[in-house]
Amino acid sequence: MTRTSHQQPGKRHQQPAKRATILDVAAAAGVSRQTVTRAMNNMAGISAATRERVQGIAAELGYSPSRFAKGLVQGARVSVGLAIPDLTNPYFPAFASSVVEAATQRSWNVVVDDYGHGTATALDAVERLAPQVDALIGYLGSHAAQAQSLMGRRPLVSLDYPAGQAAGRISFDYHHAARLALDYLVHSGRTRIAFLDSDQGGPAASRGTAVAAVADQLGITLIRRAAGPSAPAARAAVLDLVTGQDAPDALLVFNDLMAAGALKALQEAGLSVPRDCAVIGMDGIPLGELTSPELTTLSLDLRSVGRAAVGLVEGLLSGGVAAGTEQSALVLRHELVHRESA
Amino acid sequence: MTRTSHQQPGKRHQQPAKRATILDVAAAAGVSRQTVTRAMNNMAGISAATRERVQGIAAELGYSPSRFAKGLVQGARVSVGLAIPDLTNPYFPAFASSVVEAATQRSWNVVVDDYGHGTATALDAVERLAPQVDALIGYLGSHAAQAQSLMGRRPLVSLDYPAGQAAGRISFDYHHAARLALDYLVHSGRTRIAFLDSDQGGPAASRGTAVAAVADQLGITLIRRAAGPSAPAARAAVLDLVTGQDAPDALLVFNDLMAAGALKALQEAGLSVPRDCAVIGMDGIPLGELTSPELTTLSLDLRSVGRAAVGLVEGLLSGGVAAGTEQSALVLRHELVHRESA
DNA sequence: TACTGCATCGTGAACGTTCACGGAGTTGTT
DNA sequence: AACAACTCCGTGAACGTTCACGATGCAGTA
Repeated sequence: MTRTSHQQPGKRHQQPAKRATILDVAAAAGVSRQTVTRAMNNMAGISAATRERVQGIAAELGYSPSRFAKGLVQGARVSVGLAIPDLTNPYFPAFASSVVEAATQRSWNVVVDDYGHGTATALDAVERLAPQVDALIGYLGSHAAQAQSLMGRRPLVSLDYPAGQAAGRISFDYHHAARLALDYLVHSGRTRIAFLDSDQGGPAASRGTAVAAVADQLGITLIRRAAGPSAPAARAAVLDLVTGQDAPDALLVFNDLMAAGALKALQEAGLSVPRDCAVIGMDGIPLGELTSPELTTLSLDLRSVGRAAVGLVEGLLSGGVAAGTEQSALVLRHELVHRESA
Repeated sequence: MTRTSHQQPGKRHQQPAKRATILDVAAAAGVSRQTVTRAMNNMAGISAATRERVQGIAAELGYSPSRFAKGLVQGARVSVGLAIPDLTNPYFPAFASSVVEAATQRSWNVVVDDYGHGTATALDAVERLAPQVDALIGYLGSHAAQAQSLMGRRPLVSLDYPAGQAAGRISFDYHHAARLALDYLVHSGRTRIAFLDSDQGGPAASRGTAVAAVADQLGITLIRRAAGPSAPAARAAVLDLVTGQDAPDALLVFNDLMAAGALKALQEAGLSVPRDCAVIGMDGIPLGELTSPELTTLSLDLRSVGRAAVGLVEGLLSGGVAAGTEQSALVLRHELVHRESA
């Protein structure tokens, strides 16, 4: 009358089928735990005959070892959380892809949480992720500090938000990016330059302020406009902007997705790009090569961003780089990729 | 002289900092394990004073509970693996997003593996994922059977590959899709219809054979062509196709990403879409609204695909639906979304 | 025979947490 | 004074696996 061998009768429809344990396999095979372990993990010290027999019985019982028990005794394999706002914005999968690649190389796991659905915030994602992972990478904006406290001493790499006491930080030199774009536009003879910002405040705001500051330095009176960070929202905003009086002859846009929407709007308004209005996007996602005209953009090497983030986590995890120091705060730069739209 | 309270001196640079355990916190606070548990999990039966004191000490020691020990005793929270070929193809993040959303609603975790890098195959991803998850969802193609054996009795939902003995299967009615597209093209007066296939064989081949079969039924002589499943590859192939003699006046394309490449090629060749050549894509990703002309496509409700996959996993996990039965094999249908390109 | 070596297998302990229970102290009621 | 009820806290046991070590049997060797 063993504990596992029968169900209480007449309970639910069909129980989640209490998983077979190593002891069940051992009993069924008439051997000990350790022998089952040896068989399952292809260890030495077991005859080929019993190995196959045990493996057969294990398969028959549908046994698969508990990752918890295994992790508990062996010391975990690293698993890193990835918190991103919106998988449907092509920027984030492009970034996620590079994180997954870098993580896979180290045989780490990546647990993804997308907090874009409903009214969820970055903090919700971190709360879900924190108990499950050894480290966290994410676009957390102003929640970075609270996120770090949820993670305790475990590494947290916060992107695009230079403030906050995250252990690791990766941010972007928006002054540099803005200078590249505005310099180019001015030298192309553009005089009425507009910046289409995202209306999500927080970390994003740094793009707007950087562009404004550089414009100031260059003596440009910048036309500013904001919209939701999606293509349709950008489309509507730009349509409104260019059909008004004093329409811009150049458009610098918060990100490539919105820039694609802007292209649509300009086309809809009967304007020719880049003749009537130049457009420069930001971030350099592959989408930019598929629009027409193809998108000139401030490009980021996204694969290097993912690599950097994972590398930072590795450094923090091993103690090689200390949290909150200069070593743990990376600043990456955009470069201007010339295509057709400017 | 407790075991955890000091490091062996003069070892590595700075050890991975043997994580503090609940006993360390208990000792430091002068209380028992259970009291620490009560403090950390905000349980009843503890005074506010000690709770805060213990929490403070825990934070100070950088203590965070082991997810393994917790999972072992509490019975795991479900975590499901997601194996996809390529996060940089916009189809997959769109799908992944819906899986993550459906999983989050059930407070499940999603562990993502992208096997597109290097020469990895779906099986590599499954091997990495299998020991870490309770269920698996993925585009596995012909590896579905081996994947199921790696997963043992745990639920496996295989997409877009109707054969194979995966516990759950979601496939698409490509005959229906092909009929929708070809019917429409024929009724629009198109006479030289081409199908641009992916050159990755396997499961994908079913699209090609379905289109060919329906074309046969309709008495159409189909022009067939294949290219790598990326925009640039499609672009090159289409450029070659339309500049040859007997150029098609309609193009049905394996997926939307390739269709976007096809649009580029047609534009490059000086052809007007849809006047000179109609283009119909497949899968209905958001990208289709950003090309110009906007892409007419055989659209799939991607959110419902993710929901279906997660729902299937839930059914299999609870025993509500039996593996390998009709109940566990879903077939979804595309619908034709008319935009500008056809 | 006795001992050594090897191949095969089994047994206690440990990993870090929660659960179920039990004990001590305080307050209130009769 | 006695008992109950409640608050707060601690102790064994259990979760499922691997690790370190010991036990057994058999072949070969002195």
